Amino acid sequence: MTESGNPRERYRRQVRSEVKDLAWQQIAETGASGISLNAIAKKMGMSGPALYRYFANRDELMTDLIGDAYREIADVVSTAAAAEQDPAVKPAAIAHALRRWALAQPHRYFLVWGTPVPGYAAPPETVHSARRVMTALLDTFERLRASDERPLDEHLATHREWAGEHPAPPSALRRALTFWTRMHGVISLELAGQFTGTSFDPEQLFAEEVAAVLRESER
Amino acid sequence: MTESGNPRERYRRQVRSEVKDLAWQQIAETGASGISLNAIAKKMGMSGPALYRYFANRDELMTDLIGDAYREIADVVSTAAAAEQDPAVKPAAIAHALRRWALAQPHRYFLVWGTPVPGYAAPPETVHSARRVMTALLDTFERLRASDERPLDEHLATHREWAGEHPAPPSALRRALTFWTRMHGVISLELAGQFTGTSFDPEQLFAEEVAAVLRESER
DNA sequence: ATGCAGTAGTTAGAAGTTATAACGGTAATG
DNA sequence: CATTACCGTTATAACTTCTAACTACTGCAT
Repeated sequence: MTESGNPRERYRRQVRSEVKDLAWQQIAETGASGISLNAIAKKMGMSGPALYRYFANRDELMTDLIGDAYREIADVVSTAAAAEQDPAVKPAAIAHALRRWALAQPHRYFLVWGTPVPGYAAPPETVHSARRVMTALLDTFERLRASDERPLDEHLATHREWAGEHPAPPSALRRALTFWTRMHGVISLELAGQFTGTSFDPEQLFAEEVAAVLRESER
Repeated sequence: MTESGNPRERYRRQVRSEVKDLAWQQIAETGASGISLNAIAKKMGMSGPALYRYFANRDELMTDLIGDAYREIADVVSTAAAAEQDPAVKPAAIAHALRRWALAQPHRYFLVWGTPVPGYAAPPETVHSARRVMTALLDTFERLRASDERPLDEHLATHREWAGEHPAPPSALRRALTFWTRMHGVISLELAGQFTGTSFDPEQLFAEEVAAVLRESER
């Protein structure tokens, strides 16, 4: 499906993808703010303004990168969820898949869930990826009965439109949400290097957090 | 103590502080990457290169800002901890004080615990502020007996050099750590706008997370 | 095959940015 | 009072994004 279209369009897609590859490379070196259309163009053997035939401006490139990264996250989460059969193990499978991906692609992770950069953030199709992630989590916790009710459940019972038409009970919404925020808490601090200078293993901290959410479900 | 020194030094400090004020202002508008020494100089009524008498380069300014922000965080946390007497309420007091500050100063928060920007991050005195935060948390959880032991405790028992000479037991280290990562998980996603488009109240999610850590301590 | 339209690339240039260099004036100090 | 250290200035180099104007190629229809 990605190779349809006349040769011109195909070439166009090819160039765009090459630009994005180089952009990721540059992001890895200098961070998102250090990305330069000009430098990318030079590396591709053409003059600066040529790239403006492919991306209206820097922001459009960034937006595209964010969209791609978010799609990758959604893929990682949903394939991890699909791969694990045992409902009780699914959360851990998802969590570790996400962390593994994040450690391998820290910049992609931060582009999606890190500090928002004014100008380039939240492309429209992003909501679709976000929903895919949330759906995977809701599917997962829907199958695990909550070990108890929490005050938050009541609130979520009447504020659940973000879950779409998903039939998961409030307690599952709650655990999906806290599962997300807890994973993010550890992963983002780890990626940001906030644990450097400490000797403990972030993975063990992460595992404890996963276990903590699991404890909120019946076993 | 901040007003010591000869008039020259005082003037110098005054200018530096004015530069930083304008820098924060600019960060609030255009984000950390959009900060410009040139623009700041113009706003102060002087020519661009003049500022280089006060900051060697952009990175040094950024580094200074990060250091200040981290100090503010440490202040917020430790004063909140000192203000609340009841040990059982202290964690909540700290948490809500931190969240309140973060909501009021999102850019400062992100500069400290957000996406690391290659070049300007982790000034040396930052470790001091980090330790102040950690100490406040350890003091807090040291006074609350853990409701049970977790596998992570064992690991932390032998990897606790980041806690300095603090006498808190491993279970307190564990709760301090997860308290931090959980607060950060909710706060950073909220500040990043990841909850926009949802109608639930982030504060209630945050409160639930605080309660969750409290549940890991005896009441 | 011919001709036309759309696309892709080029250079030139405006308006920014960081940062250095070289030069003046000023202010505190010996 | 003279010297030294500091502060601010302009000029410049090397970047950046992005627009404008022009050229050349490619593919399609007649």
